[in-house]
Amino acid sequence: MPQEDKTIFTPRDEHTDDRYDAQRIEQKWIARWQSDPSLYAAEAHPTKPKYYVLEMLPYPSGALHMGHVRNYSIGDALARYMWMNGYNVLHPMGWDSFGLPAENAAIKNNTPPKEWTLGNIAAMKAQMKRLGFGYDWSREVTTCLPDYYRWNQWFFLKFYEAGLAYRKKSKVNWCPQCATVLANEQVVGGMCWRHEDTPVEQRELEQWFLRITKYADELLRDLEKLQGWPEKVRVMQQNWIGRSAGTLVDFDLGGTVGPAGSTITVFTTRIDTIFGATSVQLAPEHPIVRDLVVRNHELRAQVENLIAEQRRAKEAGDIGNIEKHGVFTGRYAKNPFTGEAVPVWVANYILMDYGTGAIMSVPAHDERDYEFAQKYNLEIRVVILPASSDPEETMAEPELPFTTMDGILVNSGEFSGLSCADAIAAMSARAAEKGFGKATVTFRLKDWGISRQRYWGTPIPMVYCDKDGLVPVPEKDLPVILPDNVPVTLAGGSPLAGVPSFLNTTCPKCGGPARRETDTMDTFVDSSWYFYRYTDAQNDKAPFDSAKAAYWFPIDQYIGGVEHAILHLIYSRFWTKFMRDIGLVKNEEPVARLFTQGMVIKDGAKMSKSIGNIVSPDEMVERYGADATRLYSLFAAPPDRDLDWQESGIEGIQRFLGRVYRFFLRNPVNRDVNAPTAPLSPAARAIQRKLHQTIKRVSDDFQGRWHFNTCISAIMELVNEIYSAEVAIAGGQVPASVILEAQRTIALLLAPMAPFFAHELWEMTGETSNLLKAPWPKYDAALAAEDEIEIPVQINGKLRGLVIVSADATEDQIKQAALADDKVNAAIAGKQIVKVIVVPKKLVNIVSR
RNA sequence: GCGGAUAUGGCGGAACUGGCAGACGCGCUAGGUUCAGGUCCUAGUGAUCGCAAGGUCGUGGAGGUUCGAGUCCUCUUAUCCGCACCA
Repeated sequence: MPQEDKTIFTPRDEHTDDRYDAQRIEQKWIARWQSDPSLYAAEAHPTKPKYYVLEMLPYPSGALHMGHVRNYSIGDALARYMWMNGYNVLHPMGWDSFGLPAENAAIKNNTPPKEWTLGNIAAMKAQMKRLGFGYDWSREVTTCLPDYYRWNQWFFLKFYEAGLAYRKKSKVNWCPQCATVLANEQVVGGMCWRHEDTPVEQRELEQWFLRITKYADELLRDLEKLQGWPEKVRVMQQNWIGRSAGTLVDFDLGGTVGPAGSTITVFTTRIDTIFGATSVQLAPEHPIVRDLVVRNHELRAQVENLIAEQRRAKEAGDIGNIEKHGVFTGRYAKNPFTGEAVPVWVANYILMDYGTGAIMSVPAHDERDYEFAQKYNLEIRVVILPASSDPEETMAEPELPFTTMDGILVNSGEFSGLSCADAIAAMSARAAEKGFGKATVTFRLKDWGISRQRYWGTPIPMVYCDKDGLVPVPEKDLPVILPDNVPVTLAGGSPLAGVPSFLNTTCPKCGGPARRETDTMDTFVDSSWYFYRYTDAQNDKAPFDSAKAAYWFPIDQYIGGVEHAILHLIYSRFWTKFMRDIGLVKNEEPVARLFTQGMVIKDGAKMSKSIGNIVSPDEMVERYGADATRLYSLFAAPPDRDLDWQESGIEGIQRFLGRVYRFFLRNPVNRDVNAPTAPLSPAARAIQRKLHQTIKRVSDDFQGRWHFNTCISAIMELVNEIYSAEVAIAGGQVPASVILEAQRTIALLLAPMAPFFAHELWEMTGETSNLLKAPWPKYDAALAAEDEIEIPVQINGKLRGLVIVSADATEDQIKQAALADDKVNAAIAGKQIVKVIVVPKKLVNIVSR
């Protein structure tokens, strides 16, 4: 760069403010957008293809955190990109606003949950507007308001009618901190999902359940269809559903035992090993155990002990490592295949809530059974020979256990000689034929317990009448309103039970006195269908209009954290399948494509109050502006990876925005310029070329990988290119039309990611049209093409030279150019050329000896 | 134990179909501008040997395929995440 030109770069006049002032620009556009509430509204009668982009709705905790900002920045960028590409975009937002934190806050601050929640919503909505997210607020959904939760109640009634909502007394998960029941999905490693250090207790309670297990097979099978979902999430759901095909087999105890019966039904996936079953193991809580030990005090005490051990291990989240321990009941049960009586044990590692709570123990072919048999000296009998082994050698010195499926049966009566797979089929069939067993499928997935002994949730619309028993609230009486002014404590028991005006009602059937159900629904009910409500948020006749849902669904792109991979996303899928069955929707799945963004971390750790590494979005917006905050959250890492927040990084973004801004200020253009007639100067051509290359790169990233970090890099490169041509620009070598195109394109490319700034730039180019709906720039391959390209020349794979050839040079021309290069010649002097590989437009490799 | 992912400069990351490793940003160094300072502009910045020209090494590790490997194959290590005596 010539010395005399350097003043160009600092055209500072003390009286001219060429500083990029984010606050001024952003406030200006907020005011404008505020005056046009329909700006982001989805079209009611569209003539365009639809696109439904959705970010998971937040819990209104009081303030947005950086994870939200990242989530919404991704979604907003996508929504804006789709708007610019002519789609009818649905981009709504709402509030998952029931839940325990509101009650905790109520206790702490003596503020009613409703007040606290609605205040938080107002504050967070203001933050979202300040950040410039483009939501259709006319469709806002607030789940804690009766116009929404009445439809939770309506759905509950539909489930009830269909026999899919039922009440059952059972062992349930209880969090003492929350003072309520938790669903299985809300127990993480034996701990409460909200209280990571609080072990979940088991309590026997009468609860409402939704029969999600009815859809277990379909939920599993349809994971196949979800090719737009991350593999990880599909695998997690698959594991959660935990389908296991096996056989139920009855072991007869011989004679009457007690109320629980006289047979033990075991579940096994390996019936082929049943000739090696040398004992039966029962879960300590198996009902038949009581009958077996009832007469023996000592045994009873030992079983109690096993129950306690198991419970302790479960609560410590350590059931997987429990030291195996059991007691012999003194009883024997008949193996129906061999006819022999095998001892019946009770063992602490057998789980009552999986399978039947009873197993046949095959020490030779199961690691756990082997370990147990060794400890208690139980018989170990080999009945499978691994296919790859030498039979005699193996039988002489077996290295047990053989758990392989790839083997053949031995010592198994008429089934000997069969492969494991064939034996499973044959033996299951035999069991069914003889009536002592049958093939079956078990799932790890359990029905969804939705009762919560809490106040701040949807009242369950059921009534208990002394005369008529359980009576559903009629549809016409919905909503059952959650009363205000309810004293909230964590004392246990449902707070609503202490509100006589709520509790006492009349029976819808007989008109006599009755009591309402006082438990409320799990908040995951709210989020299981909220996205349908967005399609018809004002409807007071139905949760939504089927035709509207049919237009918008499935969600084209759903974006949120992976922590919902099981809970929310499995419940929503279940809900959709139920809605399909009652004719409300046509889609089989709610979400076509799912994106799980990474966490925002700081100094290598998740942001948390206790570590003190929280970065507040408000502070970032105040210091750097919303655009810089959003842009940095897209730039610092690809969206699916964790993002380590670095303040110096966002400063770099701010610098970049300043550079762009000054380029616009320094080069005001006349919009009415004509295209130049003369050929472009090399400098102008370079800008134009880079411009079109950038359009391609940014467009490709938006359509494919969503690597917004590389989109932004590409735009930075473009701006750097323009800066390096600044002398030529100042010297008039770049026609105004090229500068104008560059400026317009930069505004358009930045529009999805930095909306305030892009709108300001757009206006600076003299545009008055709405940037939100301005057409996305078109890439012109001819303009992006290079005239000349640099071809690396390798000798034996090592870089030895560079040649410049015309972009359309033939293979032979490239080869000749490479062989004519001085450095190359020096390097191959005295050597024999074996062959020359020319990859057009890429490189030359000379193989020599 | 099972399953999923990740590993590239001082840092965040790029290299999408095998073809110049380290784009872009941060940080750092030097020069300039402004100057109270921040700002702003320019140049440099993987390691290493060399005064230089230039060379050598280099994408967690070990092998392999190939003219050519961060990218493909085999094995392996570490870290993160999910599930877990699931019978």
